[in-house]
Amino acid sequence: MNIRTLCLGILSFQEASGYEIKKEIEDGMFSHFIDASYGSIYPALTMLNAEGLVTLRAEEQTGRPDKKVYAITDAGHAALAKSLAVVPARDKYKSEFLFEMLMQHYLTPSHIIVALEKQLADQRQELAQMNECKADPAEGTFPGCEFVMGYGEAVLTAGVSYLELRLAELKTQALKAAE
Amino acid sequence: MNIRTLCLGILSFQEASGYEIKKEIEDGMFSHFIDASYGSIYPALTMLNAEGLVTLRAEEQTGRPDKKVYAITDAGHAALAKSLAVVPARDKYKSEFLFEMLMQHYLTPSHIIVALEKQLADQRQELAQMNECKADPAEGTFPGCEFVMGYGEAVLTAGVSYLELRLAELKTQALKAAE
DNA sequence: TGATGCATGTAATCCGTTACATGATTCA
DNA sequence: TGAATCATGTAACGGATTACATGCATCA
Repeated sequence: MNIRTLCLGILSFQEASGYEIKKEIEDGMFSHFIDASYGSIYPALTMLNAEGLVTLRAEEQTGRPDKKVYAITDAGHAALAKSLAVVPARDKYKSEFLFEMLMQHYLTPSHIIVALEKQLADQRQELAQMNECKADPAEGTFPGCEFVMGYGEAVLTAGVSYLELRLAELKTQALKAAE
Repeated sequence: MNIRTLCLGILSFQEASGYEIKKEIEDGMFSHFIDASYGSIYPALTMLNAEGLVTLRAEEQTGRPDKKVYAITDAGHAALAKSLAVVPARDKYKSEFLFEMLMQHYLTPSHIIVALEKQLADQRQELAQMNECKADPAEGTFPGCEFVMGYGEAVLTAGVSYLELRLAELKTQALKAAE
């Protein structure tokens, strides 16, 4: 799935500018399983408009460039539905953290503890962000949101528990070794 | 983290050919959090050799190209340790499945059920593969392996449970709707 | 006999990120 | 006054994938 489809998907919820789409990808529902930068969003939107899959309305603003608000068209809905019809690619997960953990034979115990703590903090932050989304009434209205948040919560919570357990073990060992 | 570092990491466990490295990335421990194709592995190995971070020994074979077995050097160990010293990037997770689930307003209930079943099958397969790794005595000797497998097991199991629950709900609803 | 595994490599291409370019507003 | 937010866009670059190229061995 490419950025064009992603933009179309976001616009299927609500019309938005490129800037707002980026925010949704960074802080909203989509942030948990997708990435995209301005460098890919703006060109995608331009393309989508040229192909008639979205329309464009310029909102005048003082002291800022016009806000270009995009909205999905019927052709856009059809294109999105078509993209959704193909069998989705498998999930892709990349983790430098796990790579580092596999390479324990290169690391000191204290380095490992720091890495674990960082990972734990990251996961907790992601969980917190997910709960923020939950609190946002705009998200709550779509049935897919509830599913995605439930999934994320289940997986992240399990990860956090495991990390906490392992971290506690390591700290105990470190204490014993220091004696 | 790039493919060069990944190759170095794999070679820190055991000498191997490009082909074997690919297999490790596909089926072994690394498969759960990294991807790489021949198109990136072979050039990486050539570079690494040119830089003196690995050595190369050609094993003659009948009916096949020579097997080029790479082994990490002292300089390679040092380079790897250096790569490991920098703070690792955050985990990256891309999921077309979750995107599709968010787009439920475009899908029929039966399509959603199929997507869920596919995801469930994928996750179960990954769990099974992890347990295969566990059974492999070669993997068991390194402490990092145990950690990584434990993490994967925890996270995947949580995901599977959630998917099972949601799938059951949907199937019940589908039955009721059919009445 | 046809698929799968073993074995190495290159070139074209894709898709996206990073960095650059610009500039007003608002909040601490 | 300095950082963050709002707002849009382009160009260079990077990093990897896909497809291509080759060919024997083994197993069903």
